[in-house]
Amino acid sequence: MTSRRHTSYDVAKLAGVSQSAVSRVFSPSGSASPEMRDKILRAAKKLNYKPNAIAQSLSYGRTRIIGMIITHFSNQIYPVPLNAVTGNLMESGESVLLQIAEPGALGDDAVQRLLRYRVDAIVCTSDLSKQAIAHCIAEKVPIVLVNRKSSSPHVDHVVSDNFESSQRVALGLASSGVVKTLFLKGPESNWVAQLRYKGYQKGCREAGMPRPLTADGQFTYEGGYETAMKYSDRIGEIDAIVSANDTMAIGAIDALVYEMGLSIPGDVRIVGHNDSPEARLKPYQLTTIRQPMDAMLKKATELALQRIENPDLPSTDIIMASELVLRKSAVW
Amino acid sequence: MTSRRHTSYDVAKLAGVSQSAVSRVFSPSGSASPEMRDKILRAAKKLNYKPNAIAQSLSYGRTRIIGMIITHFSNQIYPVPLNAVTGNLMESGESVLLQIAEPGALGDDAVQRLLRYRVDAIVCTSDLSKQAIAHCIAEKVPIVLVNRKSSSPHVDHVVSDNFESSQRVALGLASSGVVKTLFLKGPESNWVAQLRYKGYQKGCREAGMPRPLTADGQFTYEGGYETAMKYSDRIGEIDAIVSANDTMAIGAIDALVYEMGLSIPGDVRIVGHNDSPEARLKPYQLTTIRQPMDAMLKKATELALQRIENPDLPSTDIIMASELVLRKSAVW
DNA sequence: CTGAAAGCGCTAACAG
DNA sequence: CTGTTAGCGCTTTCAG
Repeated sequence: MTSRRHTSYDVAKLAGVSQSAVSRVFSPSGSASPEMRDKILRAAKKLNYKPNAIAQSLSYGRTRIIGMIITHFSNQIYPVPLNAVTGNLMESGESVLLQIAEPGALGDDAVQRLLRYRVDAIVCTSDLSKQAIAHCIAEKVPIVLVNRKSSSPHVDHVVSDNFESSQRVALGLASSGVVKTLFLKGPESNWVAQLRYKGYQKGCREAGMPRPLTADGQFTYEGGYETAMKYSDRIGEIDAIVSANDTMAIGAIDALVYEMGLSIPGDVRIVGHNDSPEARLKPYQLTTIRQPMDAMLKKATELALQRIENPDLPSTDIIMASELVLRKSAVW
Repeated sequence: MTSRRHTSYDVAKLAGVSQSAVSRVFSPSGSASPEMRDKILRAAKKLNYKPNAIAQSLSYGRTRIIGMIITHFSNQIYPVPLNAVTGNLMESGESVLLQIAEPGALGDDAVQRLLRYRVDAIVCTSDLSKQAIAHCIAEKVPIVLVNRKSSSPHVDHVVSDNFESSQRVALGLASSGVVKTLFLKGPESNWVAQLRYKGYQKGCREAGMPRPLTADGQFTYEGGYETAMKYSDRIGEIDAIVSANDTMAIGAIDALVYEMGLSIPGDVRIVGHNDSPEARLKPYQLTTIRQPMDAMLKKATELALQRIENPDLPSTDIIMASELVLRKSAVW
């Protein structure tokens, strides 16, 4: 068991050739005669040699690593992005260096760490300060924001039509006779949460509904549950509850059905956002808005890879359409 | 906007010192006079200089990157590991290079990729071939397996007491008068799933219960749902359903309650495994087994970091106790 | 097509 | 304490 990590020099010696020959054989653009290639590959196999990606990176100037920053939300959101991103990237030979950001906070530290590792690009679903973004731009590291917005040019964006889809929810509910509604907001600092709220308000106005009651549920189950409990005396006046995410909606349903004995959609209609796994469970059958997260993140990585090749591309903003998933909790 | 990436040489020149002085100031063990340190830090700040981690890695022989391989299961499992691992590692200044393995398949490719990036250690929750493990050992990359088993020495393991906890479920159910049960198995190839099955069987034997009926639910909601439907005519004979994970248990409940009109635990008791987020929802109130996943993964990263420092440590197998979470679906 | 040699940006002896 | 020098393992001119 020799077990030292073998280098291209070891392979070269074993094959009786120069080190640069080995390098060429292992590089896509490298040219080598068939015999040479054969000899080298044989030697490499014998030593179980694979080029050291770190050394390659240093020399080549690209790491083939994509940095990804995700927000650790109510642990429902990111399995999807992770699969989409890693799946898509592995096909093109990139790896993912992962950073997790806390919900409220900015992902600035994460950016710093990724920058130190010279990732080729950053895909981010977390809030970032202008300054962090400026650093990326200064170091010419492409950055694409998913469901976030920055005013900087040079930054690509992929978002879903959060505003419009929430607006459509209001119109839909109105069309089914709903008048008085309660909107469960997400955190003030969350861009998506705000858009959904604004969009819903606008929809209410357009539909001639009264301004919705509003409560802050912080995107959590407890937030939804407790808000519903708090409104228990006024619940008779409310025709529907719309929630900025499914988790709060589920919390509200649990309170309404299991604590207050109400029935859904009979007594109250409920609409969520995100189409989380729970939404389709029999006891909930939650009508919700599905963002094409998978497609969004595929697109985001595509943009990133593209901009690595061609840094001067004009920056792109992509808006992808969400889909209404009508289930039993509210129909129109 | 100069925007080239600055190196320690740029800082050195600006500060009028040697490059190695810069290196020292940025290394924890480096010694430098206060004035020098000050001068250099000032220059570094001006250029927004941070050492290039890739170059550091190449030179230092350690990347400060931990490879992590997780299985993309029914998207419920890994938010926890990710937080535990990344949280723990970031404190010690390591980053996580992430690989996602498909449920059935081996994580061998993932290992290869991580090895090429010279990760300092690998934490893996996926199945691996002997050969992949051998490669890690040959390259002296510590590897710790979470809820998996390998016969190789030099490999650390962190597992929960899957066998015993399932065994205790049988004993508990028996103590509450349950006799005839159905066990929802996970995939044949899954080590944890098998242990839970075997443990449960053993428990049944010890408790004097008849051998449980068995069905394969593949760890999915549909698997649980359809199995329950399939047994609908014989459901009267069954006192309890035990499932190797919560997802299948939830599927079964949905079939029993919403399709067959049964009540739980009145007509059938249900026990799951994992304490997934859904388990605590009002309509389910699922009695389940909670593995201390967070603690397990913290321990796993600790072992990994430890073995990086001291490669010749004897290999460690840690078994962590699971916790019974009694909810309404089955009580004893 | 092939080998020699100069970096990539940093760390780590080694002398002063 | 500080500067000089030699690598880390690879890619890439540049000659042969």
